[in-house]
Amino acid sequence: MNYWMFKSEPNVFSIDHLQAQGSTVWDGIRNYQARIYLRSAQVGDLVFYYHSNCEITGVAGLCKVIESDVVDPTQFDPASDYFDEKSTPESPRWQTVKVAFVEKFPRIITLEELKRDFAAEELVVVRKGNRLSVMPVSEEAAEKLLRIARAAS
DNA sequence: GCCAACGTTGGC
DNA sequence: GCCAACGTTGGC
Repeated sequence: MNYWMFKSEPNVFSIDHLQAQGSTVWDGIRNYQARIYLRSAQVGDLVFYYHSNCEITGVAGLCKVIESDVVDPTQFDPASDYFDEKSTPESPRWQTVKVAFVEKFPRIITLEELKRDFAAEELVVVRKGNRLSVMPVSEEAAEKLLRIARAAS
């Protein structure tokens, strides 16, 4: 099993939205590095849900991959911001995953804490200038994150 | 293939 | 709103 961290702007789609909705297709990712990661994600992988671009940035909870190699439907929709004219249903360019809500942490594990508790090599999200919205998380870092979340009540 | 210009992300 | 950092585009 692998671990990941997905970024989302909570004013667009937060952990509460995911909880209410149960699951969602993680659409709209148009970055090649992120695509490599999304293509390699497998059913059962755990995903840390990171709130970005908001008042309290940090890890808000957990979700899990329930379907892999999902064709991102927004690439075929001319009305979507994520429309890709070079993509065809026969040969889609963008794959993603479907995730389901697992839990919301008692409180956000803030970016400030992450920077304090993790070295840049341990966790991609604390690296300076990092802009990836889909990142791998090592098993060690995942366990450490979960310990911090469990202690945060 | 280089690289300047431009656009976007995202913390603050 | 500012701006650093980075990805993408396009001229050459």
